[in-house]
Amino acid sequence: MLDGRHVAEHLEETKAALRRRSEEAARALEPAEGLLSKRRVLIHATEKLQAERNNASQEMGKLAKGPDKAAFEARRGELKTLSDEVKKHEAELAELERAVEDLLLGVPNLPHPSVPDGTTEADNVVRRTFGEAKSYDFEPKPHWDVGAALGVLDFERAAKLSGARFSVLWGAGARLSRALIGFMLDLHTKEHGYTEVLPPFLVRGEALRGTGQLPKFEADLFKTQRSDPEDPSALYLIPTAEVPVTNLHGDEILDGATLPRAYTAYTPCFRSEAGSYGKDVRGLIRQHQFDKVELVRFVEPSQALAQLDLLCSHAEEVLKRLELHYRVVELCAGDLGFGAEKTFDIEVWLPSQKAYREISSCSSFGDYQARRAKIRYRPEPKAKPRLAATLNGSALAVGRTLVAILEQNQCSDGTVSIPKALVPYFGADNIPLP
RNA sequence: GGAGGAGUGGCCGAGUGGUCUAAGGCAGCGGUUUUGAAAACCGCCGAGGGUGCAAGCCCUCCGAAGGUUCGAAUCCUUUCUCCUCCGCCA
Repeated sequence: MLDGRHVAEHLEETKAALRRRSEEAARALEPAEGLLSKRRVLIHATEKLQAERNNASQEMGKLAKGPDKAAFEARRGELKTLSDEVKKHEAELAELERAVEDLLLGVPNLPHPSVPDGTTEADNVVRRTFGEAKSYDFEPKPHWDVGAALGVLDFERAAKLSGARFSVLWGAGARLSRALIGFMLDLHTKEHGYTEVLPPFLVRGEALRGTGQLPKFEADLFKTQRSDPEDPSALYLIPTAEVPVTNLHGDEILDGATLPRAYTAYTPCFRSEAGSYGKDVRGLIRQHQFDKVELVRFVEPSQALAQLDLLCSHAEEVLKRLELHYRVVELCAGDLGFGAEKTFDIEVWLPSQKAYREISSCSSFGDYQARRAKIRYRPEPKAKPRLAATLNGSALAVGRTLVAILEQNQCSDGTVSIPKALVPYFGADNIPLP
């Protein structure tokens, strides 16, 4: 969420920054100016009345103990009017605050000035590439064919259980998935200094509001239901570990000396993928449920961009160790996610599609999430609390990593070789034919 | 799922309608004293917001949201969390 005060004082500047995303984003801010100035006037009037009431109430305390009951009764009538006036103002102010909040919750983050201009994916900028596309002396198959031939990937039975966009991993496929999770978590905890977390997979709406998925993107989520369909305490399945892990420090004031804090979590992720019909209908790329190892960092705002480079390098390291060809793309302003101020996507090479596909997205949110979730830190022992900056990135999406291995490492005989770094986790150096 | 009990500042904890402007303690910070430390003593010590150059002043917050009242930490309603017991379960 943007800072209402900053918006009010720098309205044109803020609109210009939002316009880099889209006209629509800039328009979302239109009503802000009127609301915010009205709010200031109302706060003033309300507090004046409150102060008056407080003073009068104190005198009433004395009067109540005195002998003059008539004076007390007379004053009481007067104060009733004052009190009603206070309540009217408070109610009006509360309504206005809600309107401001609703408005600001629907406004995306400002793109960082360093983010390249552009409106679509096509305007994203390739920053670097690792390795190169292997050449094959045969036509590389898509992962669903490779996986089916090996007997490790089963979409038919998944459909029987749960419908489209689910998968069953069998045998070596399930083991490879587990090996990847273990490998990634070990790398981040033992070499990159992250603390491992295993959070809940169901969260309150409040947590999703903190990281920015709600109120705007409810349609992308799976919501649970107990006996009452209208139950406001219904829990949501997490769409990413970012949600529970970032909100871990919601409504807390962290000791500045403990920053940066770095957490890693493996979780399944659940996304309804509403509106994505027709995209990636085959294979493991776009699923309602998938596994992911996530990195989350809480940092001082001035460190955000440097920390984003660091986090991104941690995600890249997974692919380097797995010897998978990939590139890093910086998203243009128009392609940025709702709460992000700057994002690097890591895209892995899929030889069957002759294309790079997203396998990780690493973003800095500045204080956008922190303001929503009230994540603060105290720079010095006596200093005022400040909002922290939050960052996160996948490192990596497990299913897509499995896809990349099946595709990049497929051999002419139909087997798949396992990257060296993964052999200790997987227990073999290839997946043989059944 | 059922029956009870409890949520107060960083922590402990008093407070059952009127100087609560939330006692007291612990921890922390500054100071006096001391060769130094400890002890003792004195002071400071929550968050958010409004206003002001600033010092400051003002408002809100006692798990959360409503309500009663001239006035609510205190009374009422709803709700969340935790604890104990029962049931069920892994």
